[in-house]
Amino acid sequence: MARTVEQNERMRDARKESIRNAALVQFSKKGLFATRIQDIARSAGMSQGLLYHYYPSKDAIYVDLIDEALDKLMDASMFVRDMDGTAEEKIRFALKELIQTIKTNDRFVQTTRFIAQAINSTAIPDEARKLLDEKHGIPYQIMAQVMEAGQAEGSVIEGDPQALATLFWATITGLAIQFAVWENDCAIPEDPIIASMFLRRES
Amino acid sequence: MARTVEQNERMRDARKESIRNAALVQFSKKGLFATRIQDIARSAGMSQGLLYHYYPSKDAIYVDLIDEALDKLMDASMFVRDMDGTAEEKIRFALKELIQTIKTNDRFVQTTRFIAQAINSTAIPDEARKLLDEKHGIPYQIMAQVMEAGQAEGSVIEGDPQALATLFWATITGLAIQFAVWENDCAIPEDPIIASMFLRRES
DNA sequence: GTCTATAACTAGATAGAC
DNA sequence: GTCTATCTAGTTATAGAC
Repeated sequence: MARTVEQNERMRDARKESIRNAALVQFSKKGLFATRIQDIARSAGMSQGLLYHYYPSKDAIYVDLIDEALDKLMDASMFVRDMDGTAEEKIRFALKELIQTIKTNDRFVQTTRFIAQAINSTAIPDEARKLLDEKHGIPYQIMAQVMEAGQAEGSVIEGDPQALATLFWATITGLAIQFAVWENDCAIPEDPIIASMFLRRES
Repeated sequence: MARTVEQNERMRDARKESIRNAALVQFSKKGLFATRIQDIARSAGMSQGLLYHYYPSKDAIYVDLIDEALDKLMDASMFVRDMDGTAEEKIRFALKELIQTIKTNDRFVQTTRFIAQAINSTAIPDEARKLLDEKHGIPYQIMAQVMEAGQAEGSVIEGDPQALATLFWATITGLAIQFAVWENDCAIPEDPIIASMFLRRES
C-alpha cells in the first residue's frame, strides 16, 4: 500500500511539473494577465477543471514558477562566486556559459524572459513581488562582489562595482529577450566582446 | 465660427494626448491586459464613458502609442546616423545621450519600458505587431551601419556588425528596464564603459 | 461634452456526474 | 482522476440622461 501512495505522489508531482512547463511557456510569451488558465490546461493536455486539482489558482502557478526561477538564478550565481580561479576567470566563465545557454537552452531563455516580464511589471501577485524583492538582488550583489575582487586583483576596470554588476545583468537580460523574440533571426555577439567592457586591456 | 471649430480641435487633441500620457504610464508598468480602461480614464481625469469619445477602444490607444514610440526611436537613430563626425563619435554621442536620458527623462524610460514589454509579448493587437515588425528593426539596421563604418575607419572592433548592433540595443534596453523598476535605487554605469565594448583600445 | 447606469462578454473558479 | 456544465466577478464598450 505504501508503494501505491508513493507512486501516486510521483504521478501527481509529474503532473504538476507538466502544468508548470506549459505555464512557463505561456507566461514568458504573454505575461500573467493575457495567459488564460484554459491555455495552460490545454497545453498541459488536461481540462480546465482538472488543473484545479493540482493548483488552486493561476496566481499559485505563477508564484511557484517565480520561486523556482529565482532559485536557479541564485544557485548559478553562487556557483560562479564559489568556483576556483581569479575574478577575471569567473567573469569570463559566467559570460561564456550564459551566452551559450541563451543560444541553446530554450528553457533558460523562457525563464529569463519570464523573470524580465515579472520585474518589469507591477501587476503580479503580492507573493511573487515579495519573492522578487527578497531574491532578485542577490545575483547583483554577488556579481558586484566579483567585480570588486577583480578590481583588487587589477583585472577589472575602475568604477562602482554595483554599477558594473547592473551593466552585467542588464546586458544578459537584454540579449535573452532579443533572442527569445527573434529566435534564430538574431545575431548574438561573442562573449569576449562583452567581457571587454569590464576588463582592463592587456598590452 | 471657424475659430471655434479650430479651438475645439485643439481641445480635443489636448484631451487625446492626456489620455495617451495616462495610458503610457499604466501600460509601461502593467502591460496591456492588466491595465483597465478605467485606470486610464481616472488617471486622465475623466469618466470611463467619456474616454470613448476620444478613442474607440483600449487597443486603439495602445496602437497609437506604439506608433508614436517607434517613430521617436527611429528619428533619434536617424539623427545619429546623419550627424557629422566619425563613427566612433556617433557611438559615443549616442550612448552618452541615451544614458543621460535614462537618468533624467521619465517619459523616455516609460517609452522604453513600454516598447520592451510590447516586443517581449505576443499578446498585443495585430496592428501593433505589424508596426513593430515594420519599424523596430530600423534602429538596429542603422546602428549596424554605424558599426560597419566604424570598422572601416578602424575605430570599432572586428565582428558581425549586426551582432554589435544587437548588443548595443540590448544593453540600452536592459538598463532602461532596470532603472524603470528600481528608480533611484540603481547604479547606472558610465557611458564610456559601454562604449569600450565596441571600440578598439588606443595605446 | 460629461456623467451614470447597464448591456454583453470574458475568464477564473466551482460543482457534480462518471 | 477526469470531464462538462455552471456560477460568479469583473471589464469592455454602449446607451441615454443632463
